[in-house]
Amino acid sequence: MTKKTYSCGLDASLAIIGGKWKSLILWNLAGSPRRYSELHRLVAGISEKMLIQKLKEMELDGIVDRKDFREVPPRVEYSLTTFGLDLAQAMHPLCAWGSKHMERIAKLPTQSAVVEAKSCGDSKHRS
Amino acid sequence: MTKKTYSCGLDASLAIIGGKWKSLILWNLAGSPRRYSELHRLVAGISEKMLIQKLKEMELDGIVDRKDFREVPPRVEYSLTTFGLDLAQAMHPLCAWGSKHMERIAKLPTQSAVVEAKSCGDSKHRS
DNA sequence: TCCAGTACTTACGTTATGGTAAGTATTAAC
DNA sequence: GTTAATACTTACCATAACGTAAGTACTGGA
Repeated sequence: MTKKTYSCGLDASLAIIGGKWKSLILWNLAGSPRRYSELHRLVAGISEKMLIQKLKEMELDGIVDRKDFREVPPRVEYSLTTFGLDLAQAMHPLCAWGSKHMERIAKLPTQSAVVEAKSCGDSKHRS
Repeated sequence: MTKKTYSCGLDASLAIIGGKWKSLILWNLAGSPRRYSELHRLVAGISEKMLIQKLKEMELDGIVDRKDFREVPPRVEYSLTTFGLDLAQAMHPLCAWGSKHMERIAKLPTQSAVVEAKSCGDSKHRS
């Protein structure tokens, strides 16, 4: 067992939802359960490999639940656990902040991005 | 100019404070301005290179302010801008969530960590 | 027999991020 | 003239994270 140390709660949180994809997956699961292919469409730009990899990690971490309907063609549904839902709620203000300042953020030197908002921060999710 | 797209506010926020160090730096600046060497002590484990690199990026992004007192030996103070403070506040719930579940998080398979909390989530910072 | 649809899996390569260790500049104090 | 203190800077290396492209398994329907 490697030893890791969190110097604060932020550190611990980001250890779980850090990286390029997890927060987006979390967000797209916050509204309702989703199938794998559905998530693949919703999370723009993610590869199948990344999607399944992150979903597995999140399942291991107890923030998403995987339900296999054992049908053919396969049908699998992913949803948030209560732990995951709790996390999603904790992220809400950060999401709102990001939405509020998206234009500004996009123009930042470390970003040089083009804005195209959708799905988050537009009150689709309950607080 | 490269083109980047944020699919939600979370995406945008994490583009700014993602990575291993920025959130910790942000947090240590939230209470009061800090000198470089002070931050180096406060942010456990960070190298000088990383510290200065992240501080520069954060300065460019307008979330920290750098004040050089032009003394010898050098004296430089870093503090949060209002933008940075705003961000810190938006991160508060996430920080609290992390603190609350730190034990559990530390035991997660993707982490295998040893807990050693301090400084964040223990009400040193105003909400 | 071949294709479609779904949920993966695998192999391989690239890029981003972080780490180590040493060096620079300035001036005062010893 | 050497050391100490502070705030960096530089070169180089290691690893983790991410990306691409192709393949697998299963069965129903054309």
